Amino acid sequence: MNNTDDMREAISNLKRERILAAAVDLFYKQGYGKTTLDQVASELQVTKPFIYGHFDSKNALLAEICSRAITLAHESLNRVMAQDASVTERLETVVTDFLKAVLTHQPHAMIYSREEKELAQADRDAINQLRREFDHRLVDLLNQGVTAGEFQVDDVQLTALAIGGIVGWAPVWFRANGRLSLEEVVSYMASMVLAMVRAKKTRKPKSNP
Amino acid sequence: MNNTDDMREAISNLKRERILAAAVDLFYKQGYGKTTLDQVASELQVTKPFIYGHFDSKNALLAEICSRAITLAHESLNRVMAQDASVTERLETVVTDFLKAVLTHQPHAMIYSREEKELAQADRDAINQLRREFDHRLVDLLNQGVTAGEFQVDDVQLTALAIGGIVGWAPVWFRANGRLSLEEVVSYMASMVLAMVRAKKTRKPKSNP
DNA sequence: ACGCAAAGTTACTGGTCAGTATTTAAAGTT
DNA sequence: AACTTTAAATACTGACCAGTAACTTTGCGT
Repeated sequence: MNNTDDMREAISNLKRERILAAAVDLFYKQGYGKTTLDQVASELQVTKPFIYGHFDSKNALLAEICSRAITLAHESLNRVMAQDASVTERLETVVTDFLKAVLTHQPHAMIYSREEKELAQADRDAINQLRREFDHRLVDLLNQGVTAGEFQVDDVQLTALAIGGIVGWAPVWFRANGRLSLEEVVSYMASMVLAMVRAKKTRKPKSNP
Repeated sequence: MNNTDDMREAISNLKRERILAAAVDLFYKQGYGKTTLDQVASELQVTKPFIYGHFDSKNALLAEICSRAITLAHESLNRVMAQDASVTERLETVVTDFLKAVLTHQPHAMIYSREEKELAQADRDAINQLRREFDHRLVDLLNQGVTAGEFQVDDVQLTALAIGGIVGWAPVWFRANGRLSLEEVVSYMASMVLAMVRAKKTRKPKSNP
C-alpha cells in the first residue's frame, strides 16, 4: 500500500517533470505570452486538462520554472562555500560553477530574466528575495577577498553587479554548438572576472590555447 | 500651404512621441503582454482609435521602441569612432557613453531585451542585424587595442561579450536614486572594463572617492 | 467477471482585447 | 453662415485561450 503510494508519487513527479520540460522548451523558443497550454499539451501528446491535473495554472508553471532557475544559482554557491580554499580560488570556482549552471540550463535562465514581470506578485517577491540573497553572498565573498588582501576593488557592490552582468548576460549569446565549448567559455570568463578584481594569482598560471 | 503641412507633420510627430512615451512607460512597468492599448490610451487621456491613427498595431509600437534602443547604441558608438584618441581612451569612452545611453533610456533597453521574442519576425531580424553590427564594431575596437599593444586579451570576441554583459545587464539593477549617481556608476564600470582588458593606462590616474 | 476510482478526453464557456465601422465634433475655407 | 476636411470618440466584432464541466476509458481490488 505504502509501496503503491510511492509508485504513484513517482509517476506523478515524472509527469510534472515532463510537463515542465515541454513548457520550458516552448516558453524559451516562443516566449510565455505566445505559448498556449494547448501547445504544451500537444508537445506531450496529451490534452490541456492533463496539465491542470498537475499544475494550478499557466502561471504556476512559469513560477516553478523561475524558482528553479534561482535555486540552481544558490546550489552552485552552496557547493563553493562549503570548500576551503583561498578567496581567489573560491571566486574562480563560483564564477565557473555558476556560469556552468546558467549555461547548461540556458532556457531556465532566459525565461526567468525575460518573463519575471509576468509572475504573480507573490511569486515574484519570493523569487526576488532569493536573488537578493544571492547578491549578498557574492558581495560577502568579495569583501573577504579585499580583507585578505587578495583583491583590489574599490566598490564591492558594483563589482558584484558587474560579475552578475557577465554571468547573467551569457545565456543571451551562448550557443552550445558555437566556436568554443562550454568549458572553454566558462574558464575564459572566470579569468576575466579575476582580472577585473585584480586578483593576485595564488597559483595555477595555466596555459592559454 | 507647405507651411501648414510642416505644422501638421510636426503635430503628428509630437503625438507619435507622446504615444511612444506612454507605451514605453507601461511596457516597462507591466510588460508588453500585460499592457492593453486601452491603458496606453487612457494614460494620455485619449482613446484607442487615436493610437491607430498613428501606429498600425500594438506590435508596431513595440518595434519602434526596440529599434530606438539599438539606434541609441549605434549613435554612441558613432560619436566615439569619430574621435581621434588612443584605443584605451576610446574604449573607455565607448563604455562610458554607451552605458550612459542605456541607463538614461533604461526602459527602452529593458523592453528590448525582455520583449524581443514578441516582435514580428521581420522586425526581429532587422533589429538583430543592427545588434550584430554593433558587436562587430566593438570587436574591431578591441582588435585595434591588441594590435597597438595597449590591451592584453586572448579572445576578443568573448571579451566583447563580457563587456556587453556588464553594460546590457546594468538596466536590470540600476536605480536612478540609488547609492551612487549615474556618473559614478558609469565611470566605475568603465574602469572595470579597462582592468578586464588589462589596458596599460595611457594617462589620467584620476583619484578614487 | 464486476464494479469503482483514478486519470484522461472531448466539448464547452466566459472574459479579454486587438482591431474596426460608424458617428460626432471641431477647424478651416470661401 | 453653409460646406468640406480632418480627427477623434463611441460602440461594436470576432478571435483567441485559460480554465472547467461532463463524459469515457483503463486498470485494480475483491
